[in-house]
Amino acid sequence: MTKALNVIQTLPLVSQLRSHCSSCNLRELCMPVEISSNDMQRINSLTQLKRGYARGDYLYRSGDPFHSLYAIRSGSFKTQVLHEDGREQVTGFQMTGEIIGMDAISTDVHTCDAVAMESSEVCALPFDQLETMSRELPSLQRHLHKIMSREIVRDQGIMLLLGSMRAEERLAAFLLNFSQRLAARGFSPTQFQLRMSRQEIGSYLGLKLETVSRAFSHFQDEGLISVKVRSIEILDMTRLQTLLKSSS
Amino acid sequence: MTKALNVIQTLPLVSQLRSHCSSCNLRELCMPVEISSNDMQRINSLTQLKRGYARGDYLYRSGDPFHSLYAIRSGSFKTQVLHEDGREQVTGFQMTGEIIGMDAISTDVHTCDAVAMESSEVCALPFDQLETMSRELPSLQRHLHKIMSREIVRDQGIMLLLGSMRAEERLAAFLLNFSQRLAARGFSPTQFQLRMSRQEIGSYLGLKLETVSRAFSHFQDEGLISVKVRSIEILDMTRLQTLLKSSS
DNA sequence: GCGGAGGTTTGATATATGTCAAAATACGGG
DNA sequence: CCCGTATTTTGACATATATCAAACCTCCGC
Repeated sequence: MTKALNVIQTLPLVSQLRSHCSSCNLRELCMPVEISSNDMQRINSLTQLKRGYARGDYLYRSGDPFHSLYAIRSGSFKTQVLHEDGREQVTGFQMTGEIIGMDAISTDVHTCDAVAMESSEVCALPFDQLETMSRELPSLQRHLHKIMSREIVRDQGIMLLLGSMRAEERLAAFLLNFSQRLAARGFSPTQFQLRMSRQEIGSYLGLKLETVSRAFSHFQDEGLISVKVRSIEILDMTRLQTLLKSSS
Repeated sequence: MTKALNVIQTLPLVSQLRSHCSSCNLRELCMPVEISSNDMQRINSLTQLKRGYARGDYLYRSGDPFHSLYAIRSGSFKTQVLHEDGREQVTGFQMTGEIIGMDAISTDVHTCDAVAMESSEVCALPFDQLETMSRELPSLQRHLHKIMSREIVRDQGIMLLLGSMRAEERLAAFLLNFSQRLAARGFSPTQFQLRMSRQEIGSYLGLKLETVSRAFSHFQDEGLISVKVRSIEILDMTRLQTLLKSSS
């Protein structure tokens, strides 16, 4: 019983999105603008190149030559940068429906690693084709720009988080961000699975894993969330949000 | 004597770049690609809208509607985001020749403030015109994408800095970054003025001003740099770089 | 040149988070 | 189902940076 439920909760994005967007891999890329079905077809013709990845597989590595952006069709990835001295930092977690790979446009070489956090499928979007096509389809062009800009804004938010928030605020921000992104895709914003380890969360938030764990425990003690290792349930969304807005 | 020297050091960017780029405000935007002088002329026609700003003036504020990117023609700006609770964080320092305003493309509304750190001039680049024109000029399109991507990569570097570096490493990274950007524009990479306060540097680096000050002092004691409040001279570039590469 | 204000440096102390270590729990293969 | 391994939790302690406070510059207007 509980086991079956767990399985359902474990794969929410995968199954639902796969059916919902079967011929529309570019949900993220195309959703917010009006595109004629004719044009849409052209855009979708870009998405021929599908590939599957197992947990731990690299979608690309730092230093790889750039040719495509990737639309995540199912599963999820993390991106990380490696420091010369061996330290590595997670710079983002990408879920189904998001676009990944924009770091490489400026240099034609990827500047970070992208690693699958579970079995995942992506569509490669050859960037020169995207550029060519967006010259003819202003709405695609506009949207491409928006996606890139959104990435910039996202990064700014993380800078704020890393630069001026304390451990528990960071974790609250992290959870709420996850919650929002799930909600935006039609999933439960209060119950979800984390695909990444405490250590990865810590790396992303600029904290050590022990600190992350303690913060989780504390939130649970306070009745804000219920944690069972990687299963999260948000019990008091409002109070979690308050944590962010009031500085102390 | 010393006074005269100071003045010269104080305004290196302003005077030199102004003469060097008098009719080429879009150095940053156009430099790395081959553009015919005919096209170049068209692109420069975009740059009609020049405006001056005094120290402390806002180029734009968070919430302002978006219509233009800005090429900084002279002077320098800082960008900052404001948290609900009043905390604010500097997200970047932009110098002459750089492009600012890309945060707003995704939402059509600016998501941060941009404030002049000295008397500055900018060219407004109406974004819809940039888009239109880049549909016809692939090299401009490509370059626009590169600039946006560079912003993403830059942010990733700061995330690394904020997430996994210690105070002195952060300051070293900051100084070296400045040095590089100056060098890229033909200025002395070892002697320069900082336009921002210790508090602003601290905000950018996720540190308190006292910590920044102490780190400066320590670098000076170690013979790495010579600091005279806002005048910096890098004495031992190599050792400063080493600070970054060896985790300590 | 003087005086005041804002910015900077330096010192003493507090605190959040890191570090090290061990126990508890989850997970995967046989 | 059980065992071995990896992850997570919890605890005790160390430390980098924040905080608070005072003295010191520097710049600017008078």
